[in-house]
Amino acid sequence: MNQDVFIESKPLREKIADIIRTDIIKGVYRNGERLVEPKLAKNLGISRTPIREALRQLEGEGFIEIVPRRGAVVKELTIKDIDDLYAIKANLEGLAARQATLNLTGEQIEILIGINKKFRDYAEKNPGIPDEHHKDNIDFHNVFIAASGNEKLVDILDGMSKNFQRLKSMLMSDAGRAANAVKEHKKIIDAFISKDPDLAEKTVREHIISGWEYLKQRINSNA
Amino acid sequence: MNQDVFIESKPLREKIADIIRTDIIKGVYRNGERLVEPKLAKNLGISRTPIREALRQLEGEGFIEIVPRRGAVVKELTIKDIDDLYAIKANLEGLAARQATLNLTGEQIEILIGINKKFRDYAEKNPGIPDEHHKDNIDFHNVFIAASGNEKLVDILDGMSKNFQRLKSMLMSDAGRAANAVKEHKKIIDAFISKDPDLAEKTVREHIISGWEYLKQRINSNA
DNA sequence: ACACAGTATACAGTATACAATAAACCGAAT
DNA sequence: ATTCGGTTTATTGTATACTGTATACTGTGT
Repeated sequence: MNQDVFIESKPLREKIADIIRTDIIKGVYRNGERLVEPKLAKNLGISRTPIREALRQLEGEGFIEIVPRRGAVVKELTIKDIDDLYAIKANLEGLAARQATLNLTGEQIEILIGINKKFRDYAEKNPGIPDEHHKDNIDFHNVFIAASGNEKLVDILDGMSKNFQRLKSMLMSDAGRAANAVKEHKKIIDAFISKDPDLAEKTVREHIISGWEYLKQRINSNA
Repeated sequence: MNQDVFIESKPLREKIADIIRTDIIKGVYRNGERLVEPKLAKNLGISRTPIREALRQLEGEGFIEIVPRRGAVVKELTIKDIDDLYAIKANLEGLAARQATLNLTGEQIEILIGINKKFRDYAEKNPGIPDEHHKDNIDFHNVFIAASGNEKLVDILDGMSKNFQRLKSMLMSDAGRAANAVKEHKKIIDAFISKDPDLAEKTVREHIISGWEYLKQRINSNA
């Protein structure tokens, strides 16, 4: 249980937050499970203080809930929650695309095209192994999110992405979805090329919603 | 300096966070000013631990910046920052309006109409005193934000509103703007009545952007 | 057998003490 | 006079100790 706590030089509380967050994402702790400070402190071999600060941070990120005098519990992530989060994500990434449209250089658009090509090739050859195109997908989105020039937006979306990682176990996007994603990415690129902010926003928004609809359908059929 | 610390039964750290946040909003601390833990602890008559936790929370809310081994400083809020924040706010409230459109009951729409009427009457009579219509304005927005049914969205917008309070000193919206706001609110209500999500989103978004444009112009002309 | 009260215990909330580090200051050497 | 290096000091990071409260448990009375 005693994981490598002393990794780098960033504050202990950050490392602890990372460890606990990862454990929540990996499902080490179940929904509603109590995170008891002395217990965590003992397991990680440190004192309670950094634990407490890490827990506050995780509360802010929405992973746990802290009840006064009762302590921290892992927050459940319901389908409704994810629905709500995806609606926000779709809108905000749409905004990012809108703001990025006028900023994107030809070079950056070339990068987008390149990523999407790689994405397509990989998905065709390795339909079963999603990890690699998953990363490409994230890269693709990050390009125009960064190009929006809106730092607050980048921060918010970055924070949200941690939450979506909690779904990663279910996120086994198969080739069918990947093929769609490639098509939708192409539409997005076209919107960027034609410098049409409205269209860029619309296509990105629809792309994200469509990804979630697909995923939700799979979750429901598995349940 | 020693304000009323012992107000209610919520954890000290919350009360401390409230106090410091209010002070930042009120401008007691200047941009870039260091918030030294022992000093705060002494002034508030408590130990450092709750102070530290309050500071972490305020960092998450974007009011301060904590540099490792250097401590906390009040984060500057530049025009660019506010620009970015307003773009996000406009987008998210637009989303709220969209989602609210199908949920809003006739009764709730009546409430919106009522608030806007009160807003109009008050603005006509008391053009100089903005506090009251400011509150009405917030109420108006909160109605459809809550009606969106998207709790995460409510949380995010609530958190952002604290940041916008930092602008409140400049937010002396005069009658000219209030008259415009009334008109725009009416458009929003009409969109709700006609159950048109796209239009609701669009009108709300434009309403917020327009408010910010007006405010920004005033800030620039004052500077 | 059940309900209630009293007690014990486990835990979060808070305070304080100690260690580590970075910035400021001072002095010496060039 | 200026720069480099060492020393001091201010301040954060971490650990531990103490306090108050909520919950669980146990026993007693009905």
